[in-house]
Amino acid sequence: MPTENIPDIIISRLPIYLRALQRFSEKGIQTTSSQELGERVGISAAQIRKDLSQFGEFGKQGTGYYIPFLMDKIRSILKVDRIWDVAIVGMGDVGHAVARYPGFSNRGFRVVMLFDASPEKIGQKVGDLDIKSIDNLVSEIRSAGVKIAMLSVPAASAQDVASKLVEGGVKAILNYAPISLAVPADVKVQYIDPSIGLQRMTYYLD
Amino acid sequence: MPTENIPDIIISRLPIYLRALQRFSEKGIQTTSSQELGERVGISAAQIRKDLSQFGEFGKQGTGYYIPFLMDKIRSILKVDRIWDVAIVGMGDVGHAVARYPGFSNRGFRVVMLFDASPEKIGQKVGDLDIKSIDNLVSEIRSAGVKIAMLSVPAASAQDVASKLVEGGVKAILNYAPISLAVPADVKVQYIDPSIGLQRMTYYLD
DNA sequence: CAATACTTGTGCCTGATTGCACAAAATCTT
DNA sequence: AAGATTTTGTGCAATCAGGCACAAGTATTG
Repeated sequence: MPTENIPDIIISRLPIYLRALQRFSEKGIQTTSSQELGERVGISAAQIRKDLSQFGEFGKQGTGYYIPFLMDKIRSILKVDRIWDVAIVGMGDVGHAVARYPGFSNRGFRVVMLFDASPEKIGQKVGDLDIKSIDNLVSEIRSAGVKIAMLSVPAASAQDVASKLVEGGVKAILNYAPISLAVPADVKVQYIDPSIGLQRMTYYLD
Repeated sequence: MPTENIPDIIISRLPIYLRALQRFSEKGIQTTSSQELGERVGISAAQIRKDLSQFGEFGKQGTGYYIPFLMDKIRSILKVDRIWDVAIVGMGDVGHAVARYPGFSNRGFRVVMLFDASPEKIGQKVGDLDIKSIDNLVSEIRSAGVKIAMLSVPAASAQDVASKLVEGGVKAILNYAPISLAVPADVKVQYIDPSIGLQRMTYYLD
């Protein structure tokens, strides 16, 4: 890739484009334009063209973008042209729902390990995975080479577990716990907190 | 509030500050500084001071911010100094996990209605709420005055349900379905898609 | 009580991000 | 086949956001 130093805000939009393209594709649509895609995802056409042009020339004047080709390109940029192994830590309601979520497999991810701290959960099956003890977290993820984890433990233990994940070599954490995590600069964190999402909207309500 | 036209990006940070303050408060900490809060949430101190200064002068030189006071102010700005009724539509795994999530009640929200389309789920209880038929969605939410909904139906029906929510008077949607929604300009949408979160990080992995 | 340390709110500057508009290329229409 | 239409990629301008640094106010220390 001819990438120098792409702003994070551009990277953060690419998965949205990819998701929309995937839906176009499932409907049998072969081709789209920045205009059409923009209307679909609520982003200006110029923005989309400029974002994509950071990585190459993927479109054709007069025609637009050939969807399978563009999807390949974006997948390659985002490195989801492969399957990433993911561990889930914390098998409460949220962990269970995430473990059974069917939307990972066609987007580049595979859940391969489940962990929990409570003894009565250890050994239980969720799907076809056993829940393992969090005591062995560091060594298990290290030897399995897992680089991505989803964190669905209570807020009180989230920082401790996050530090263990980092110790085990994890470089990307999707954090469902309602707390900001402190991690080294080379570790990425994305936050999922429904209350934050709701509070970002109430400001605009009457 | 002396608010003119505050950028959305500032609004979007306030819930993060509030969440951190809530944790300080639970630990019995009465006072903090922009410096300390910034380190906690990973945002520069200057940024925090500038954000807060948009709404008034909440701090005191030499001392910092008195946490209960600042929390009240932010809650008031975000309009979570009250309890908002929320409906959940789609009672699959995700809907169930969200319905049972304990983190809403102390952050300004109360789940009051559950809906699903499948006949065998209708009438089932989750917590102390009955699952209602989605057929009555519009009239039920309208008569209950619900303004906020969480959408956890499959992507294929998400747009249809979202339009129904809008028809019923909903002005804020927390969308768990992996699809961009088209809604009128006065309706806010926040997206929760774990695959998007993961794909925003893989770019930075080796 | 004077000197020191801490911390806010903000003016200014710099850099980042977005939108506009157009040449160039491809396609479509008559 | 000529003109009209569509659409990209990009240079430029304008807006937006973030960081620096400091005066002023408050607290602490000796």
